[in-house]
Amino acid sequence: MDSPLLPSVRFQNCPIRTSLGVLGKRWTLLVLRDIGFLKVDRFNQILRTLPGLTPRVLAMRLRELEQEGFTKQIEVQKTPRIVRWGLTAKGEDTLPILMGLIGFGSKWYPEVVFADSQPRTPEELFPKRVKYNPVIR
Amino acid sequence: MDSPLLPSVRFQNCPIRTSLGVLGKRWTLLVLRDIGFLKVDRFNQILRTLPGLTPRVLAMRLRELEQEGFTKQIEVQKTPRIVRWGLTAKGEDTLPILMGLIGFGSKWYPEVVFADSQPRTPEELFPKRVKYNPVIR
DNA sequence: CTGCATCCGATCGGATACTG
DNA sequence: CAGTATCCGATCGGATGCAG
Repeated sequence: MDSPLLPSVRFQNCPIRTSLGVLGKRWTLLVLRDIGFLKVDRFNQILRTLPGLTPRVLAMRLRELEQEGFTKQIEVQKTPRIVRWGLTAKGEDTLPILMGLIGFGSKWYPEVVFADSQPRTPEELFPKRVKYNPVIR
Repeated sequence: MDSPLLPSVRFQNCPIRTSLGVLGKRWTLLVLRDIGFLKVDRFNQILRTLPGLTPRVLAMRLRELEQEGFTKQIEVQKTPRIVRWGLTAKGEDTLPILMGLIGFGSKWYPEVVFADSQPRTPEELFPKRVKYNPVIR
């Protein structure tokens, strides 16, 4: 018989459900991917990297993410108007979750993700540079 | 200037987007939580742990999860009919992602998640038992 | 009882056009 | 370039029904 995996402290509300209240909406994690990983940080750039996403929904998601403290405007300019988006500390903390999704997709959907259809581990995809200089970004 | 974090092998399609095609639907990750962590593995039990989820949507999600190879029926009985659900290896591989969400919620929504409103780390929540017997489940 | 199916109103997301 | 406005279809949530 399997038994539930219980935390040392009781949850008053489920942290998964709580997190998904914000992160669980359609496009939200992909917008964070753009800003956090790809450094695609402007409105129309994000639209271009996410075919199917429309301006209305992107504006909604960016507003929610900013209100919830995941993102912030890091540069604003007018004529021409330019807004760039960046992650807050809270937003950065979603990147391990995104990494989990990268690992999962690379293992279980290799024929979709890779041209050679070979599954790969996170370590293969993002090798640690331990010699001379460990700086990655 | 930040530069994008690139994998050692080019992605033909984004593994995050690919993974979310299945995992990104409403309720899906919470159903996996029930089966994988809580061992709540029967239809009406799952319904009870997830207020707001209706039989119609749960049936849809269970069908999708089974078709996509995340879950399987591990026990079937008739009169009374009983179906129990379990995770496949692929389903088990989503648990680290759920753990990421647990860690995120426990850090950033402590007043929702914990009665004492104190944020906690994954290590505090699931301390490693290193003495005598490291078996957790 | 349990595991669904059906119907329906509400909400959300998508397409397109438009504005500062 | 960064968003809004409007319209419409898809999906969701809620109630109810039903067979095994």
